[in-house]
Amino acid sequence: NMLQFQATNQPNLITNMNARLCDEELWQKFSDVGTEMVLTKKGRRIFPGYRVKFSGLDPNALYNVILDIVQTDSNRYRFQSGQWIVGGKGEIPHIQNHYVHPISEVTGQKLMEEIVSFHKVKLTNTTANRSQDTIVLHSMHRYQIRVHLSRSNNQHNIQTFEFPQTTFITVTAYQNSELSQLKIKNNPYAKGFRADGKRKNKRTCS
Amino acid sequence: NMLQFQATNQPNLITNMNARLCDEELWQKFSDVGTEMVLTKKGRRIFPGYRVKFSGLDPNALYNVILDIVQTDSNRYRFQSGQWIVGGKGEIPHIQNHYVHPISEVTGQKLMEEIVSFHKVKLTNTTANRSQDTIVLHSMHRYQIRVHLSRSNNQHNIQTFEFPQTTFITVTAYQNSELSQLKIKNNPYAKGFRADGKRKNKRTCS
DNA sequence: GACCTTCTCACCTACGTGTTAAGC
DNA sequence: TCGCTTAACACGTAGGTGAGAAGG
Repeated sequence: NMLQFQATNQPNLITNMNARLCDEELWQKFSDVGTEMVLTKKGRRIFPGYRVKFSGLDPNALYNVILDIVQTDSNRYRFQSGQWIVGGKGEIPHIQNHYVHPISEVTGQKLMEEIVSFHKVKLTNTTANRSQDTIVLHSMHRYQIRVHLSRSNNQHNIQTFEFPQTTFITVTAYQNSELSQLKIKNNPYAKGFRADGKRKNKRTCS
Repeated sequence: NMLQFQATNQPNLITNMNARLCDEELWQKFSDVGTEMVLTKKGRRIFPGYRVKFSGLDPNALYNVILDIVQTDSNRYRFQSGQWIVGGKGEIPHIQNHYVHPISEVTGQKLMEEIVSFHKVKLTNTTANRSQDTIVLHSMHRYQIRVHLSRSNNQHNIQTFEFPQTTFITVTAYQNSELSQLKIKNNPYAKGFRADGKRKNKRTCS
């Protein structure tokens, strides 16, 4: 649980190892507005979905695929007057901040044939939930998603990839309405909140 | 696609390799009545669920896990006067009658830690659907489910397991009402048909 | 007519959404 | 009061049931 991943130079010139972020344009749209991810007790999915395509691997080698989420700085943030501003000193990172993709122990051959999806990863703000799929983060902090490829037989040979579009700030309720509208527009599960929706029994101020 | 699995002596005394059928009692209940499995165009799940726990494997070896469904005889069957009777000569078996579990290429260590579930397997009576999850069977024939463990590096080293409780006859609509009631009672997805159900708009003879 | 197959249906399970109101 | 968190909720997606009527 005390695994620490050290970002290495990328791409790896010796092996031509590379990773491509899927739905890059969508991630960029969110990033432009200021991505927020919701934390809940039971865990909330990442949206947009984090999916990666690998290339340039050794077809015969065995790989582990690991996702982790690290703080970009030591600040706490606050949404004020339509902007995210530093709001104090950040908390100490949680330990349970990484996820081993179940495809792990996979040959480079098979890995390169697939789009590796992390849709099962869930974000929470409580340590009570010890599920393997759950990553514990602090609310109102800024994070960067990373993905690591390690040789199964050599824990020290780790290749790290990070995409700046996948930076986000954690919240328990959306702060920026422009951001939440972007989620509603793009997430199929939020279709009920779209303008043309037929939502009944909308609770009004009583 | 022309894979043929030859049932070998079991259990394998050299390695102590073994497989246990989960929900054995439930399978037995169905078997006692006469298990039927529905075939549909899009594919129908197996119920009860076919789940297996392996033991006695080589922790370091790599295994493939394969399920197949083979005819128990060369007869066609018919349900008549509350009984299944031989009703003619059987069809020639289909080729697409096996399913490679996605866990395959897995170490014995990891495999033994898991209950291997085949809930994704679907049964159909049409060859039009070429999904990897779909097994093509003939309706009104009698079948036996089998599960095979093969060393990834040695296709000839195959261990086969079969449980007599998992024999069934294929149908397109249930023939034995005692059997369908057992399905309704035990399958959560059929809860709407239970006696205490609140089913509205039940279609009646018009 | 008898037998088997196909399609649609109401009804489930299971769970992913942002909102809202209440809680702290 | 203010800022943030929590739980309930309506509304989706996605897809697994057997019954019943219609088709062949």
